[in-house]
Parts: sequence; structure tokens; C-alpha cells
Amino acid sequence: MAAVQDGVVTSIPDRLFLDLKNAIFEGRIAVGSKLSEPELAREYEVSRGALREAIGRLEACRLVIRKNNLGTRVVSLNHEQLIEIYHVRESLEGMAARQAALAITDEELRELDRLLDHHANDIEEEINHAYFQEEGDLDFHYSIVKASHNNFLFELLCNDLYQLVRLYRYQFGMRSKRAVRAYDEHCNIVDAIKRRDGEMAEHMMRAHIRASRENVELMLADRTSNIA
Amino acid sequence: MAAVQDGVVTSIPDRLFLDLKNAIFEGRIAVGSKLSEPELAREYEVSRGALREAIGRLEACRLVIRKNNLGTRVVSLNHEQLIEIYHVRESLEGMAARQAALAITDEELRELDRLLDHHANDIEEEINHAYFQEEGDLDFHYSIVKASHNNFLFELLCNDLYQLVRLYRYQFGMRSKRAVRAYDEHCNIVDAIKRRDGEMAEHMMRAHIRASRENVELMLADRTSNIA
DNA sequence: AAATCCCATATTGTCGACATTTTTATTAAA
DNA sequence: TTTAATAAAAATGTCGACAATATGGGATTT
Repeated sequence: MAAVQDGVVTSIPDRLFLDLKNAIFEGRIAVGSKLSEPELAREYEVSRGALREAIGRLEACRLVIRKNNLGTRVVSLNHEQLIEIYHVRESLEGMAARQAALAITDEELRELDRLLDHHANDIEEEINHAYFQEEGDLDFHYSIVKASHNNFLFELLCNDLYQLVRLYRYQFGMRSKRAVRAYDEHCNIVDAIKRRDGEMAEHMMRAHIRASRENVELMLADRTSNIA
Repeated sequence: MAAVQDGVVTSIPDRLFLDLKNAIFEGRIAVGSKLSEPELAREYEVSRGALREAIGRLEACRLVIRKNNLGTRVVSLNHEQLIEIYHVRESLEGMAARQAALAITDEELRELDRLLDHHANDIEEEINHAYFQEEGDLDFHYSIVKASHNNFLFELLCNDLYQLVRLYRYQFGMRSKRAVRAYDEHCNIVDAIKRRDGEMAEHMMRAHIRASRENVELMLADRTSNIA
């Protein structure tokens, strides 16, 4: 999961960008709240200039929205926008699986098997389900995208989309209960990749994400009906 | 084509961002060349701070690459990277066509017909082929994506991907000679959308972009063999 | 002659201050 | 009491200056 950039000199905005991102993910900066430049500059002990550059990068990966003369707010997405992202994920990750089937290395294949085993153990021991519902699932998808050896796809998904999904799932307080079914779907995807069947890998991945989206739609529908 | 943001106050970085983008597209800032902050600040008569913010936005849409303490250069892509982008386009625009088939309005459908007519006339009169090879084709794709009514998809494709493709085709000096065949493919796509057949619309759009990619691959192969 | 080191120069990184715009608080009028 | 106008406060936009880093040239050494 760790995408450490080795040897790259990190500037103040680099560090700030990471810190702010974590603050958002951990809820210390609330969804929808405003990022006050004077306040954050004091808190992180940096100049407003450096802070503004870090905020610019948050804006680039769509985690915040900035309006001229009005300041910056953490994105607050509605249901429709979350669904939009799932549609994009479906097409993008489908393509990733297709390309992974052609380009994956033996080492990357072993890594996928390891993740699958880990997932299976968690299910059998009926413990720690939470892991694969959150980070573990992301690790799996991350590995597939990496195995596609399409760097553009990788950046799009891993730098932007996954983070948005993570934030929204957090925002809506969603925890998937699909661990067992998701495991089966993951196996299907890996099987297709092992057989170098790109067409099938894409099909299975799209089905997997579509199921995940439908699950989300159900939860969102539940929520609104409960509130209403 | 014009995506004018009405009523939005434009700051200096806003204007600079547009100016620099145009300068890159028109070749006044060469592909691969360095963006000197002092020089550009003098030329555009702005402070380096405002300039740096504009550069940050160029970086966000991947038109330039910035390295700490080393400065910023206009992206210079190799063949593999251009092909990577076409793969992403294929999956993303396929999804756009699929969703457009479900969500397109009558007005948007009329607009598509207008573009198709325009394209057909150009072919019959055997003039102005250049138009549809470049801007016209982009207009068509732009309209489809808009008709998907998936705003996230729209931003991804129209703010980032199309611009990159445009720049690379310029960088490699490519001009498609597929006007007639592309017209037929466009018609197939619009037919499927009219029938509200999302599955087929996606299939046709993907075939269209795949053909375009294969055409690009051919040109790139030609080029390298000529040079070698 | 080639390679290495060192210094002068230029460029990027960072900061504090001022200008402009928005927001809040206050006051006056209906 | 509510609304409108206005003034004070705070936030964002913009800038120029200084600090840190990289580049290029020349002297020195092998």
C-alpha cells in the first residue's frame, strides 16, 4: 500500500499535503468544513504560501474545492456523485484487469495469491472481517491496477479515485458486509488473470464493482428512507 | 466547445493558466522545454507567486511535470504513454456512451445529429477534411461525454484526457486519415444511443477508439522504422 | 587531457507584508 | 421588530525579498 517515493526530496508543501490528507481522512478536518488559511498556517507552523500550494494539490485530487475569494472546503459529495465515481471505477478497473491479464508478472501473481489467502483466512477464522472490508479490499484492487503496468491508469485510480471512494465511504459511515461474496469475486478475477483471459478478467472485475455499487445504492436508499 | 464558466470571478492565476495552456498548445512553449519562473513572470507581468499557482494547475492536468528544486517542464510523452492514454480513453468513453444511451436528452440528440451532418457534408464536398480530423472529432466526443450526464466522467475526459491527447498528437505531428471510416463509426454510435442500447453504444465507442489507437500505433511504428 | 573540486550565478523554495474582497457587527431607518 | 446601509474585522489574493538549492565555468590535480 505504501507508495513511498524513494530519494525524492520532500518540500514543505509535500509534507503539508500528506498531513492535510490524513487530517481529512481521520476526520480531524470535517467533511464540508472550511480550510482556514490563517488557522492552518498557525497550526502547522508554515507560511500561507506553502499552505496554499499544499491546498492546490488537494484540489488537484478533488479532495477539496476552492472558490475565488471564498476559500476552500473539503468536498461533501451527495449520493449521485458517489455513484458517478463507481461508474468510472467500473470502466477503469475493468480495463486494468484486462491489461493485468496480459502484463502481470509472476511475482505480482504471487502477491495476489497472498492477498487472497489472507482474505480466506480472515473469513474462516471469522475474525478481523473489518480488515478486508476496508484496507484489504483496497490492497487487492491496488495490486491489480499495478499489475496492469499502465502507469496512467495507476495514477488515475490510486492517486485520485481510491482516495475519493475512501473519503465518501467514511463520510456516509458505510461498512460493507460483502466480505464472503467479495472473496469469491476476487477469486474469479484472479483466475481469469491467471488464464491470461483479459476479456473475462474485465468482465469479472466490472461485475465485482457493479455489485459493490449496487450494495452502496442499497445502503444509501435505506438511509434516506430511514431519515424520511 | 467553449466551456465558458459564467459569472465566475477570474483571478490572475485563472487567466495565466489559460494563457499558458494556449501557449503550450500553439507550440510557443515547446514540448519538453522548461518553464522558467523569472522569465515567464516578466513576460506575463505577474508575480512569481501567481505564476507558480498557475503552473500548479497545469501540473494538475498533467500538462507539465514539476520536480523539487529543478523546475517545471512541459510533458514530453513517449509512444507507450500515448498508448496508455488511449486505453484509458477506450474504457472511459465506452462508459460515457453507455450512460449517454440512458441519459441523453432530445436536445443533445439533435446536437449530435447536427455534428454528424456537418461531418457528412465535409466528406461529400471533399473539402475541409482537416476540420473533422481535429476539432470536429473532439466536438463529437465532447458531446457524447456531456450527454452521459456523469459530471465526474466529464471532468476527467474533457479537462484532462482530451487535452493530453491533443498535445501528443501535436507533438508527434499526427493527422488522421480516417475521416470517412470515423464517420461511419460515429453513426453506429449515435444509432445505438438513439435506440437506447447502452451495451451496443459502449461496444461501438470502444471499437471506434480502439481503431483510432491502432491507427496511432501504425503511424508511430512507421515513424520509428523510418528513423531507424 | 580528463576528472574533480570550488566558487559565482541563476533558479526555485519560503516567507512576511500589503491590497482586495468577503463576512460580521453595528447602527439607522421603516 | 425587521430590514437596509455602513463600517469594522477577517479572510483571501498578490507581491517583492530573502534563503536554500542547483547549474555552469574555471582552476587545480592526476
